[in-house]
Amino acid sequence: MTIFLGKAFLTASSREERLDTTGGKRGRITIHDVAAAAGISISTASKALNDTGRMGLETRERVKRIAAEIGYRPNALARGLLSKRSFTIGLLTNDTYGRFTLPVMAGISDALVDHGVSVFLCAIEEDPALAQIHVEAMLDKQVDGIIATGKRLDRRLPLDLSNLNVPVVYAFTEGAPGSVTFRSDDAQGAQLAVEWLAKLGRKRLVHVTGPESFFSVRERANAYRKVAGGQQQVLFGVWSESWGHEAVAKLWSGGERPDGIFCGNDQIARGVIDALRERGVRVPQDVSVVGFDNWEIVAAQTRPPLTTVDMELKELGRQAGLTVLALAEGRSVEPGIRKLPCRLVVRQSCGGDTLGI
Amino acid sequence: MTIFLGKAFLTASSREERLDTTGGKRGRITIHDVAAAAGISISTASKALNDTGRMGLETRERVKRIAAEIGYRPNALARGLLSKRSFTIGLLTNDTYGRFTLPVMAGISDALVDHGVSVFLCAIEEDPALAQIHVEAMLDKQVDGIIATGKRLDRRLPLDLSNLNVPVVYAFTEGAPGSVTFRSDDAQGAQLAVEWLAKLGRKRLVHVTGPESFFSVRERANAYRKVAGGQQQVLFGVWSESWGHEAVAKLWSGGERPDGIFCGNDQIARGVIDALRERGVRVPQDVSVVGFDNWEIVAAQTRPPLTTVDMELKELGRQAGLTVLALAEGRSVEPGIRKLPCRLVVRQSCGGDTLGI
DNA sequence: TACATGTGAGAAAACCTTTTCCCACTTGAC
DNA sequence: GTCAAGTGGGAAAAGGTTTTCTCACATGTA
Repeated sequence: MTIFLGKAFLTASSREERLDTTGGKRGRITIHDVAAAAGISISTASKALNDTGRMGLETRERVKRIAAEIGYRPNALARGLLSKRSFTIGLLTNDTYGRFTLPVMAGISDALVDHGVSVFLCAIEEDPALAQIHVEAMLDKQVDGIIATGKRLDRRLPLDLSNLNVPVVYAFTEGAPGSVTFRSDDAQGAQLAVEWLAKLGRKRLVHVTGPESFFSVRERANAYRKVAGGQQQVLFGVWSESWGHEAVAKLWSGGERPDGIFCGNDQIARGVIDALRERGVRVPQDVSVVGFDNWEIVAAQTRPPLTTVDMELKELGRQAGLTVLALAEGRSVEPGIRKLPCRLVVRQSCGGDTLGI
Repeated sequence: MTIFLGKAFLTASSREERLDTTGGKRGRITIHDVAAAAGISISTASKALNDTGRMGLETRERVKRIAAEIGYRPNALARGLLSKRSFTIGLLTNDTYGRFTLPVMAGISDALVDHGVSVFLCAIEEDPALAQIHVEAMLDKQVDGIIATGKRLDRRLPLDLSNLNVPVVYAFTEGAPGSVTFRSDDAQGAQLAVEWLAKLGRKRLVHVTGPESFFSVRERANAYRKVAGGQQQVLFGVWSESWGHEAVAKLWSGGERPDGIFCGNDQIARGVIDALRERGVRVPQDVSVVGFDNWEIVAAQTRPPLTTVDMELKELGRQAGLTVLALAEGRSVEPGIRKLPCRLVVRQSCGGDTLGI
């Protein structure tokens, strides 16, 4: 088989003149080569390979076999020029750190690789000019669609994507009106956490979370209040370990001490757990702690490992990918905000981890 | 200006028939539209826009102005078909977590965006079949080159890239023989760390690091031994905080206690610092600690914030990007391994942070 | 025998650019 | 008045693929 791949074969083909002009770059095998090798026209070759048109079954099979033998792969650029589909999408993100983008990207890629779609990743910080350049580069390359993702549900990317002539889907960032937006169901996630604490018999709960200016913080806090009952306490702060420490200091300095702490993210939870340990408070025997995010690098390294809420970002990416694909193919999609359920990941910071959920 | 963008303009253009066939998707503005609007041929339009050919300066300017007015952008697919350049490269990685890939990606993108190059990101876990699919998809899309990156200097990606007919550059992963490979200079990084400890007057040093099976671990350890002097101690372990704890327990259980600890990565350093604090050993007053990686999320959250070695991955990405571009343009590049220098990031875990380096 | 129908396959247009040639015209020199 | 040289611009091919149309031939029917 491999013998056909050599120069000898190509030179013998009908396109021998091409080899002379391509210079250094080894000329790729085109459908002309397939046609020549099979002794048919390129139209017939094309139809054989794409299972279209009319022809003898035997011819079709033979062409396919020969194409495989000589290692023919269609040129996506040429195909895209005609079909108006590039099998390419763009992923735009302002999440430099990749905390959210990477799982989303993995999901998109996972969903689309089977459809032959590749993904341009563009990290655009907060720079509108840079964003503009990247978007234009993607449009020039005829992307079939764009997925915009960010690090915050209630902020937009620093540019307007609403008037592009390609479909745009938003994931984990605020979308334009009338668009499709995927996000995690933070209220349901909070509910999972609180119900788990309740199930373990915790009665005196506190919610230690990030800045109230974040939409998801408010949403989680509201859900927490609703599920836990009115008398429960919420402490707003910042997204850092040190705020976790501080919050524990505050809580243990007076008033009734909690036996269950629901934290707004894993870093806060880690600060809380470290502070509790330093005070000699045992986790999970004396106090149960739940985090939010399931950021492995934090959650798995806390002592004890952290029970936390996973936002299923990969699944979110998968759905966003399938949706943008559907739109690119002209299938219509109901606009609106889709909230995807979170999942509780049980480790050891609450106890109950031997219950088998 | 915007008035020209409407359907009215396009319909009036010489290509009005196209609108009927494109159906839902709004037809893009092509060079035909520019030519029609300027009352010239498409060849002239092309030459005007690309500053090639011969024509009156006034004509050239007018064409450019009109093109800008109606918002013409050349179709990169069509251009690529002819020029054999797609202005697209692929980034292949097996670093699911993105710890190393994201900074490298940022550097590549940063270096290439000015050249109009976009980057396909393909995360291929350790799955050779998946890797193969991704590479073929990229080749079909005529990428101008591929950058392979990983999470470990001494491991290859699970597929062979050496016989592709596009240039391949390796970054932070082991490359094929005869290829160009970029990596950090771990020995020099270790030297920076040790010299800093020495400069601060630390005499009794220990190196607490990861598994000896890692090439970079051995390289750092060797450099450490060479710079610190022969009598110094090296503890090999794993890449985790708990190993940092364990190491401190070992060191403080007998023998001479160190006053300077150089850790193999930031997570170990964090474990070390936490363990020291728990023992009442003051950092940096009693012991100086240096990390490796400058992983912000870890280094900035330790108490005190961690002085650590940064591998300059972004710069590494930048150079890899420029190199693959050079190869794609046919410029020849000296093969071999290029070691890029590391940089010491001074925070507070060693003291000396007020020295202003 | 004449005609409709069906079958296999090829020619050519189309997608959008760039580039190579070539043509028509002007200018200047002899 | 003829010729050479220079100038502005257009026609057409090329790049690789898909799709539409057309053609030649074989088969079946009246």
